[in-house]
Amino acid sequence: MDAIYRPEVIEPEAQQHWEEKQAFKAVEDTSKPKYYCLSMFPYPSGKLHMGHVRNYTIGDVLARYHRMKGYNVLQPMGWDAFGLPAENAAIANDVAPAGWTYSNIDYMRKQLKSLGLAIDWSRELATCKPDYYRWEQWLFTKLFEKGVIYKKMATVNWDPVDHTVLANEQVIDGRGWRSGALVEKRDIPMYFFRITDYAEELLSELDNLPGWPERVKTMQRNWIGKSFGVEIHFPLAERHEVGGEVLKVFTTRADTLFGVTYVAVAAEHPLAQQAAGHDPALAEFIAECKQGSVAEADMATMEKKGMDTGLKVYHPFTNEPIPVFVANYVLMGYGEGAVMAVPAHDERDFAFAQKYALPIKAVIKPTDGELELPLPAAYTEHGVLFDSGDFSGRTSEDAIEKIALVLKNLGLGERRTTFRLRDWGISRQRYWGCPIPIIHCPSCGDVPVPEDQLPVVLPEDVKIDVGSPLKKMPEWSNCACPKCGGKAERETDTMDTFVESSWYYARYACPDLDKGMLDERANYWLPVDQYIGGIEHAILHLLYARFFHKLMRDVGLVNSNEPFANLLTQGMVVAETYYREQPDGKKLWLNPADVETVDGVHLLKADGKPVIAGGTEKMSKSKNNGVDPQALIDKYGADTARLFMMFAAPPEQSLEWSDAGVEGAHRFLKRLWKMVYDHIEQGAANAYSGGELSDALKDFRRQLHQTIQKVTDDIERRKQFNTAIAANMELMNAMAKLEGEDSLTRSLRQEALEAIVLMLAPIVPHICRVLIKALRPGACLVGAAWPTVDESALVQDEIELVLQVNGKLRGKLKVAAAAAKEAIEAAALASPEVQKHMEGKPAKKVVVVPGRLVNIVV
RNA sequence: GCGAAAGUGGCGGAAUUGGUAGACGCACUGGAUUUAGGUUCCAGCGCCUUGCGGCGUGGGGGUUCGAGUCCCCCCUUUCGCACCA
Repeated sequence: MDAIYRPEVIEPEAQQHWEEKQAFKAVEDTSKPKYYCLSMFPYPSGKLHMGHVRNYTIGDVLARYHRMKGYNVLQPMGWDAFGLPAENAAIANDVAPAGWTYSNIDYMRKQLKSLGLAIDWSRELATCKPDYYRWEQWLFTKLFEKGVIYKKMATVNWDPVDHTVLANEQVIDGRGWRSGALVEKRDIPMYFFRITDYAEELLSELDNLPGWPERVKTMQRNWIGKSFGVEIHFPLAERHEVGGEVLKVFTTRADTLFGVTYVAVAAEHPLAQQAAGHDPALAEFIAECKQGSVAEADMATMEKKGMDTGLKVYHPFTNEPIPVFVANYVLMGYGEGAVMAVPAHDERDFAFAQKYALPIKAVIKPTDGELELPLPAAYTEHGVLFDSGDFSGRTSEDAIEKIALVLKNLGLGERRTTFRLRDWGISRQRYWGCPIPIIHCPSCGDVPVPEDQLPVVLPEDVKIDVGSPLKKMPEWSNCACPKCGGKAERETDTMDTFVESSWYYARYACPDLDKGMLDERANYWLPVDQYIGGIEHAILHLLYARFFHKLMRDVGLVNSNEPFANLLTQGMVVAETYYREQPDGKKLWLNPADVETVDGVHLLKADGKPVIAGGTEKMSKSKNNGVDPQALIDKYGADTARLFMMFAAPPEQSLEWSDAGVEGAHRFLKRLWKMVYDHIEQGAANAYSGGELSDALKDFRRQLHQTIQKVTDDIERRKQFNTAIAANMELMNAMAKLEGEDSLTRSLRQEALEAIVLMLAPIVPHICRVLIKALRPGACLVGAAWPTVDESALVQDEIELVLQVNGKLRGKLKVAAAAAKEAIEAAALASPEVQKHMEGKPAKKVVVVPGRLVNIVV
């Protein structure tokens, strides 16, 4: 064994060894429990960022730990290779998206390999390859035939100058990012997955996912948004007749029905369109509503505007006329595209009514009090009805039931359950994506591409400018109708990249299968036992993948209900930002790697002049605060990078980048190396296997086995690696204080060092591979077992209790582990520290918490 | 705007079930080693106080023998909002 720790030598050696031995190749084996460990696959953006390093290290620690525990482990890797950035890069650098993507994959694969991940690379896949997406297209055609996929109009962001559809991300302050033109809403036909058909199951199955973080489940529940309410019909004619025209609205607060003072409809609502026909001002307002992006955050924060249509609807009970407004905050895509407004009991309606001087009519008051009138703000709680005809005096809950019942009898409404969740539109007017396998035939309509004509291959040799090249390639889009053989055209839209990422986890089980999408191997490996990825995916990706799993189940491809048994949502990697004000007032962002801090002053290394700290933020290009993991790996090695990432914060929290912290991690590895080296230099030793121990050695051995117990629990149950590392550091500190070179002491040192090296092996595998070989000649890290706890070493005869007087710490007390409560109480009262702070007063109460403390109340 | 989290020393964080707040590490200070720098090792390190002791987990209130942890209100920050991935 070398005296000096040289990561630059041992890491490539270890990686080469693992690759040659195919050490992490996963083979289906029913004799062992399986463990499928999956980290979210990366988008091949160019090079790895710190978030990737963190994500894949967490996964690797869990994969390697379970391997040591005897599981048959699968840890695969692949590429989420379709997407918008490739098209942007293509325009910027005049290269084809495919070439750009493949070269990024090659570079990033090399980077991933330098991290020493225990990955089965033989299962690697890329979603942009036809052998992957052909099965997505195949499933699409099956689902289209089943009716799970359908076509309808949907609203998109339209750039009127570039004549392209914009992603929400490409709309900045209501303008197209390239053209700067004001964005408009435009309706175009799109394909949709009927995810709402699965809303109920997606909601209820969350209860069967104990391995998911509560907060993710809560977010998904709220996103699905099941609500119980009432559909209410407002007649358009004063004397309503059964079957007459009505305006339908949905509300969860039918109890406030008598407080309705107006109704509001979306700009696209037929009533609004009808009214605009003979009102130019209204037509202009409706046109204005068409401006701006379709993003909900924008819609919800914009100024609420409306205009009276002059039309009236009639209250279903009182028959009073109610004005119909067009409002920019009512969305056609939601429910009926119309809402009833109750200013007295809804904050948004209250603000709107004040702005347009509409009446505010209170009809709900608190159960145990009166309302302050006139209302200073909307009263949104449930309560008791008043001024509500026959329903006055009823509670909100009761009134909702009764009102629904009466409405039903009148034929003007009924109870309804709705979901906030909308169907998933997957059409994208982009090039770099999976082609939608539909052929448009003038006589047969939308015809799915027959199985024997799949895949519909995306041409890779293209020139990109504004808009998708597919729309300008008749040689690609012109084809024969599979049904009638007549002239037809291919769909030129591609699929949302979320579709590819919704089933890749299953394809890893059988990436080589060319006769189908999945085979029985998928049922061997699924569900994924541990899924790891960023918290930003808590809703969309995870919901779509859950949905897709159920779709695959319902066509017989998999036999489980949920794709991911356990989920770990990793926090972001953040770093300090630094900037300088430019003469034009703009900020010039400077990379933290180029800034040094001396006595609390931040200086640019290049010129030694100060820069301004802009706060800690997520590593990003825009703030130039990304730290390249490659520089870190080149300087210190992968083990230091891995250790720092795992030690600096628990995985679910955000992780703050720190140069000094990296130094500390590296120092620790050098210390570990030296400890093993110094021990081995003293000659071979066998791990402790019995014999009488002094109190000091007994204490040390107890600490060793307590540490094994804690680290096992930290990794397996708590998934908190920072405390697992800290416990090993504490054990090493204790060992450094252990003196003596007698064989008993040395045998304990041997036992402890072996355990420490094995416990750290999942985190820092390269160094531990060398150290375990040094400690146990002939040993091999791959296949080494996780250390076990010797229960007999944990036994303790005497324990220390904390003494409190009135809840304040006043002293400590050593008692026999088996001491009776009464004896502890007596000993505590007799202790001089306690006596002093009781000041002669009698004890009112004595609380004894076994094994913990005694609290004396005076 | 809506939904979900987070807030503890100079810094990252620990405290797992309501029971010793600050483990472990970084930074800093002092000492040893070294020609020096670096490295390594040892010791100290929440705030106030000479001391006894007091105060202290974003702010305010509450429950409890006992609250970082539970409850109510407020503030700040972060993530998501359906075409970024």
